Amino acid sequence: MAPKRRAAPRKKPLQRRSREMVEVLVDATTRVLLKDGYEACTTNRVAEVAGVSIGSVYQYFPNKESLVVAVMERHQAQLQAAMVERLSQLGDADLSTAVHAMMGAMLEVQRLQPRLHRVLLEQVPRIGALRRLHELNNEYAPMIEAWLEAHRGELGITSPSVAAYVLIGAVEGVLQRVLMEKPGWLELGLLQEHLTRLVLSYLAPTASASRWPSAPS
Amino acid sequence: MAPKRRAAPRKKPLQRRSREMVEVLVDATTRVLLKDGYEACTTNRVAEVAGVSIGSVYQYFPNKESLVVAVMERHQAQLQAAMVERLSQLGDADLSTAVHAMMGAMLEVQRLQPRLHRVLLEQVPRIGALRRLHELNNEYAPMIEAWLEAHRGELGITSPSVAAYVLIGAVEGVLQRVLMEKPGWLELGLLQEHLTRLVLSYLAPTASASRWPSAPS
Amino acid sequence: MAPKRRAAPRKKPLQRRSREMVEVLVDATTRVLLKDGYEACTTNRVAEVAGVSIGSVYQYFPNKESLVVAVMERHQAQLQAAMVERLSQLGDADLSTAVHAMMGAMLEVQRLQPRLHRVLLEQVPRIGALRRLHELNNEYAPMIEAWLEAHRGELGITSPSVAAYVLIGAVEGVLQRVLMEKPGWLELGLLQEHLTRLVLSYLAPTASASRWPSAPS
Amino acid sequence: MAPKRRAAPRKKPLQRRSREMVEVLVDATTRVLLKDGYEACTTNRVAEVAGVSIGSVYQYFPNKESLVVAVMERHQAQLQAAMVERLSQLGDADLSTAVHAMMGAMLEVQRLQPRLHRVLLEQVPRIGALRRLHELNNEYAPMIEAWLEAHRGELGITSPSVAAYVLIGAVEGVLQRVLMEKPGWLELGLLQEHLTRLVLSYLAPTASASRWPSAPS
DNA sequence: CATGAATGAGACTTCATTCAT
DNA sequence: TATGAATGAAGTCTCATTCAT
Repeated sequence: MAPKRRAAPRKKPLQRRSREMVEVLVDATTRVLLKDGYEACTTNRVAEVAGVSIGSVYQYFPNKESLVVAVMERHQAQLQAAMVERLSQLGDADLSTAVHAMMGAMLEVQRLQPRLHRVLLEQVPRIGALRRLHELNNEYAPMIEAWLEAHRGELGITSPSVAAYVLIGAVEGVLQRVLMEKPGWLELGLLQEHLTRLVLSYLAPTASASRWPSAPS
Repeated sequence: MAPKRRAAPRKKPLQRRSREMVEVLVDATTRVLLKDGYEACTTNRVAEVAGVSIGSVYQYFPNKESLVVAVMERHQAQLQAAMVERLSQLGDADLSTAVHAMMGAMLEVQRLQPRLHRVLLEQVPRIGALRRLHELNNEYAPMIEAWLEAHRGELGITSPSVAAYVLIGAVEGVLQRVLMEKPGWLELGLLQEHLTRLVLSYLAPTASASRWPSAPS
Repeated sequence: MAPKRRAAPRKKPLQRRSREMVEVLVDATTRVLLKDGYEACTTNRVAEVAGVSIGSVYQYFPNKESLVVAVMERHQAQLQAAMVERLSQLGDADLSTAVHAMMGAMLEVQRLQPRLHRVLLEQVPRIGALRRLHELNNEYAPMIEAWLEAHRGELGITSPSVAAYVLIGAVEGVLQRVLMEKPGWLELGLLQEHLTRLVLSYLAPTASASRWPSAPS
Repeated sequence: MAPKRRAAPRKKPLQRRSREMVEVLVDATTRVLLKDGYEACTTNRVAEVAGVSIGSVYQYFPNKESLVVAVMERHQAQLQAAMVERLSQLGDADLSTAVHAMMGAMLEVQRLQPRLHRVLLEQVPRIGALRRLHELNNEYAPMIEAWLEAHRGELGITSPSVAAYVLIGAVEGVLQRVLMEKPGWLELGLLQEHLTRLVLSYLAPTASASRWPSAPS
């Protein structure tokens, strides 16, 4: 720990070779994170795993944190893309079908790289770096909000933005808990059913009441 | 960061003086955590802030992590106690009133030491010991479960344990999000209303439908 | 003295600069050992004396002990080389001349770096690595053994290997004692005479009896 | 490592209780030395094993080193006593018988507490503390010297003091080597035979020549 | 005298970062 | 631009020793 931190990103990877280098480094960081955890994820180790000199790392990343941030951003972008794709296939299904599909999408997405997701959530000190995970989560928000707005008629809600906010928190909370403690449940239809009920009841108790006279099995 | 960790437990604080020392150290750790964050929370700094020699720290805590764990445990115990107290005052209110009261309790509890709570959630790497925060959360579970069991008749659920699991995750998720991004909302009745709706609709869509013909404002 | 030992070897000094660094560090360790003793021979002190940063020390040596071991190995190698050279000049002198010459060689060798030799013998806890001094001593054994084997005819011994073992122990014992308590004697011919008698009598009492009708002065 | 060293012995154990305390502490130190080695032999550990408070240790011993020195002195005294007893039984045997008996005595003595002897030799940094082992060795010297003086007539030596010096060094050297590397040999008559030859040949080549026309088996 | 909590200098070691080549 | 040797601040933890009780 010799010099002070620099926040400024060092260089834009414009050249193709540069882009490749960045890719290689983010890969290596991911690998180390998965294999050895955050504590053991030192810049020298990343360089070694990447098969690159430590100097080159600093050519493209201003500091250690930025490496992890890059991993997070790439991961998040993948989730984002997957979500967008799935949601766009929704078409104009009826409310309960749509919600059910969305929950399915979130579960599926959650299964994309569960171990990485978990390491990021669990081990990475949230300071700076990980606050982003939440911020990035917010990128779902407008999509959800828009959808709620569009279906306002069928829903018993007044503020789509608050509803979106609450729902995202709720679903993420459940998913996080499951990911940490019962990863196996991610595979089960049961969870999808429960999440659907959670969301649907919140949005339209009446519709929900008709779907589950009592409750999901 | 030189030597490896020792698991060896230290003296148990039996004497009065010892207990005081432990208290002082946990206080100091809390203070440092709040003022400087987890990264800057070094054993030397804690000792300094506690006005105690570094040796005394290691007399009672085997390593840095255990200090933070102690802070977490104390914090958690406080929340726990506050929750128990509030829930025990519930009596036999009707369903929607009861849920509303519970959400109020959770919000209130969340306000006990919001900054500490936030630091613990945000910054402390969950590695090993710190997974505890979630484990400790599980201590709510039996209480909630029991309550659901007792009110089964009025509820449209089949498995109180799954319902409890989902609800705890959902509510914690919302609260966490709010705490991180909109701490101000903790003060608002609006949030309580929304959480109540979230929970109540999930548990008994019909009851919810009658309470909110449309939605909370 | 904080963390536990790591066995992990460090970089092998392949580059020229590296080799120089290692050299510098071993020199510095020797210097500190001589000037301040083993207790005061801390890694920081070595780095300081070497005019090098502490980090560089750990680039090449995994821990404090390995520094001292390196000093010992270098020292031992020097003695070894000196002995080999001297013994090879022995030619086919007669028995008593040969033994006399050998003892001279050992004394000479002992005088190469008597202060270092003494510090190593006296202060370095033999723990683990430092048992090596004795092990390395064993490297003389085969040479002595071979010589005894070659001269078996003139000698009154049956087992060259046992004889070699005993003689090495005996001569080392005397030399050590002298080095510790009467370093001045190393310069005297008297000692050489006595050692010669010790060895020669053991090997061939008759020859000895003719050489010393009574005893060395 | 807070205060500086004091060399002054703290108090003479005049009272019986005091003497017992000292005994208990030396015992404990010995036990720790044997069980855990010198590195792990901390003052606190000694106190614990002795079942005594650390404060009490410092009531009787000015510092850590003095504890180890006490162990060494007691051990040495035991060896000494054993040697004196055995040598006094020598009567006026003839030369070669006497030497043979002496060697037997030394071997026997060496077997009294070989593990302790070895730990003291191997692990204890010789600084200050262990130089004593050699000094104490010197206590044999006068006895040996006197004996040589008494038998001067039969011996081919001129200086009993030098001869004693050399012989003690030689025999100690062999014994040390054996103790370290081949402890099993201590039990064998072979070693006694070789040592006898070593000493006897040195003292009186002629006598030796008649005893071993060739060599010990 | 005994106790043992407290002390604190200082040991060893790591690792983010720089910079000469 | 790539390299990787070098840096050194800073961290964790130990343990001989003291001193208030």
